[in-house]
Order: sequence, then C-alpha cells, then structure tokens
Amino acid sequence: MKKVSIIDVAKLAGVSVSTVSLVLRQKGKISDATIANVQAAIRQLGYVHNVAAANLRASTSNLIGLILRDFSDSFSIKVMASIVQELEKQGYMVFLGQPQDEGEHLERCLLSFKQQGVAGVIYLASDAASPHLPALIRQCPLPLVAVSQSLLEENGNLVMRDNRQAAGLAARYLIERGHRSIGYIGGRQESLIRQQRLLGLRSALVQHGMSYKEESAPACSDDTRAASQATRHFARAKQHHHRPALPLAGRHAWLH
DNA sequence: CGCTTTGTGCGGTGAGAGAT
DNA sequence: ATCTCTCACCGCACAAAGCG
Repeated sequence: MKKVSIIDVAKLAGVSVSTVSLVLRQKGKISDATIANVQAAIRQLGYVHNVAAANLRASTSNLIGLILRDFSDSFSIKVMASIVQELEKQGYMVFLGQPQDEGEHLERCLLSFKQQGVAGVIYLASDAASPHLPALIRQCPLPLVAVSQSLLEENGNLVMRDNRQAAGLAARYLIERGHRSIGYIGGRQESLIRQQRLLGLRSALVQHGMSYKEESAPACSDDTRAASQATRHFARAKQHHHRPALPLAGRHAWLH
C-alpha cells in the first residue's frame, strides 16, 4: 500500500505533475476540462496534498509555535483558542509549548520550534510580577508576537490589555451613577494586573475629588471562591463601618 | 579500513520554454 | 493568447564512490 503522490495523480489524469500542482493551488490558467480531470484522479486515488513537501520546495512554513505560560489561566486559554481558530482558517498549524520556567525549559521549547521550522512564535505571557518579557523571548530571532494581560515595557509586536484604562473607565461609570464609595476586590497583592487596575481606579477617584483608601481594595487569589469570600467580607465590613441610616444600596459599589 | 566527498531520492514548486 | 510541460531546486538522510 504505497502512499499516493502527485506523480500518481498526474499519470492517472494524463498530465504533468506541475499541472496537477497548479490545479491544487488554483494557480495559473488551467482549462476547466483539465481541472475536472485532475480532480477526478485526486478523488479516485484518495490523494492528499503534502504540505510539508510544498513548504520544503517553497522554503516556507505553515507552522506557528505557540507558548502558553499558564495553563491554569482561563483567559489565556480563551486567547489561545481564538488564535488556533484564526490560524487554522489561514492554513497554519500550531505547535504548542508549555515551558515550566523562563530559562532552560523555555530555551528547549524555542529550540524545538526552530527544529520544526516554525514561521513564527506567539508568546502568551502569564500575569507575572514583571513588566518585561523573558530575555530568551526578547532575543528570539524568529518573528514574534507577545500577548500579555498587562502592559509591558517592551518594543516589538505586542498585544496587551490596558488594565489601567479599563479600571478607570469602570470607576468613572460608577461615579457617574452617583456611587461615592468604590472598592476593588481581587488579584494577588503582587499581581501586575491588580497594580495597574488600582492605578486606574486611583486616578479616576482623585480626578473626581475622592480619595483612595488601601482598605477598600482587598487582595485575594484568582479563584472564584476566594473572590466571593473576599466580596462578602468586604461588604460586611462596609456595612459595619457606616451608620445604619445611610442608604447603602445604590451608594456603594466595588470593582472586581 | 575509516573518513570525506559526491550522488540520489523524498514530494512537491516556480520560471520559463513549448505546443496549439 | 492559452494551456501545459521541462528542468532545477528545496534541506535532509542515506548510500555509493573516492582517497590516503
């Protein structure tokens, strides 16, 4: 059971291999009759276009190396899913790498990408405490796009989320609706996302003549339970703090 | 004999030539 | 002008040939 090649198709269709190649890629001017002929031969033989060989000849690659730093981060997973979907649409295949650290593991990961001849690398950063990419990524000679949930102080191709602006927008939204006691819940203390959002919150509050208090922004780990516990705790403390006569509902709000 | 150089095949593509 | 074909080549592995 020999593998079917473009030569077999050409023989069966009674044309040359280059004509088959042109039909496969829908290039050049090929008569409808020949196209139908070739396609019938392809169907009959069950031929499958060998993209690896095509890439070899054309010195191209349809492989993209995707590095996902944090598999437990649901946001990164969603970003990855979208990336894979879009790349597949454009005829690319994704190689997934999950280095355990930013040193030796990452180096091995990049090496295997190079060995596979990837066209480029997409780096999905984790919510690290550092606003910088790992040195190995920065020095990577392959075309690179870095995706981060927080702002990075880097040059190059970056896709980032502006947490500072987002928190500012959210805070302004609440202020415009009359809320005057605005808190922020979430993120571990050292989280860069948290720090950037607090900056946005603080500057929005200050702009509206309100003050930002440290105790209005309790930190907690990222999981839902921790967040809900922190929220309950926070709400209770708030109620305690104010006189019961104060209409709490509609006057207090917190970002999460 | 052991090392190095050269040739060939893998499955395709691209430029340019050839046939109608 | 259209359509199709010939030939060299991609990067690597493996085999055959060359050589001291």
